[in-house]
Amino acid sequence: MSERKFSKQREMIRSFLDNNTTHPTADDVYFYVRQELPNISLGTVYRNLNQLADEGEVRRIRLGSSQERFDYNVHTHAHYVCLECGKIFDVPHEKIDVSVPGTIESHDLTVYGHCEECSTKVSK
Amino acid sequence: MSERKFSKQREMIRSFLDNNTTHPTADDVYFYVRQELPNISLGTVYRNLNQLADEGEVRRIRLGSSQERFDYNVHTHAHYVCLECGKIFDVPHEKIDVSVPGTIESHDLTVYGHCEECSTKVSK
DNA sequence: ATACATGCAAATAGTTTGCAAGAAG
DNA sequence: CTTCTTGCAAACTATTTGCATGTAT
Repeated sequence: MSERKFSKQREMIRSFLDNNTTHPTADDVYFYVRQELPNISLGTVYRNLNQLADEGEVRRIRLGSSQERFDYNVHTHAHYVCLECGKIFDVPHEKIDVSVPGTIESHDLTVYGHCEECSTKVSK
Repeated sequence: MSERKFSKQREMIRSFLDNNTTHPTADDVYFYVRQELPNISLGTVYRNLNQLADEGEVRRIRLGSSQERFDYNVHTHAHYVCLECGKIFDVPHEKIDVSVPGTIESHDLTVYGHCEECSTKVSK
């Protein structure tokens, strides 16, 4: 059961995520898609984002804040968050080397620091 | 300004966290402390946890769910979360090796999988 | 026709905050 | 006394859900 049907709402959401590397929040998606589909509701955005995440088409990430963000890049990668400007960068990383009491299915790595732009700008 | 004053509420919270490796949520703390101080309010628990976290005495962690958890172990370590039983393990790990576009202040690493107990239990 | 998807509004979960009263220094 | 802390309740933020209607197949 649960055959997927086409909807222009979902298409717009997907295409926004696809052309976007900013790790948007549900609200970001909502405000963008509203430009094209002014009647879309936040509930619909959430429903679709959750659906896409459950199917593995987008990755749900949480970078310390209380809001979730969505990332169309599902390849293994870490996130680098600038503590000053809040910008989020995708960074590749080597294989993680931890010994855990069980199997490893996935992992999340977030690194915090001051990005180059902010460091040079602020250097007193 | 902002001289800290003693309060039994804060002491109880601190001692619960100190004797505990379960990475409790604010609610966990609340229910525990209520056994001793039945009139404590959730707001007080949150205020104290945030205070302790801001001072670096506890570490605020977010393990995929929407709830924050608090960890009295502020040494560098990763978390291993069992996808079946939800148990959380502290795991030590080697130096993280990522190249990021800026300085590194801290990082969070969470690994997901099936813990030994669950893997053996479920092996059909 | 049938089932999935939508918009809207109300509901829920987690956390924060204003305020008057209480305790610490 | 003065300042910090508390309990309580209301407020707020992010997300989910029920329901009647709309749309894809």
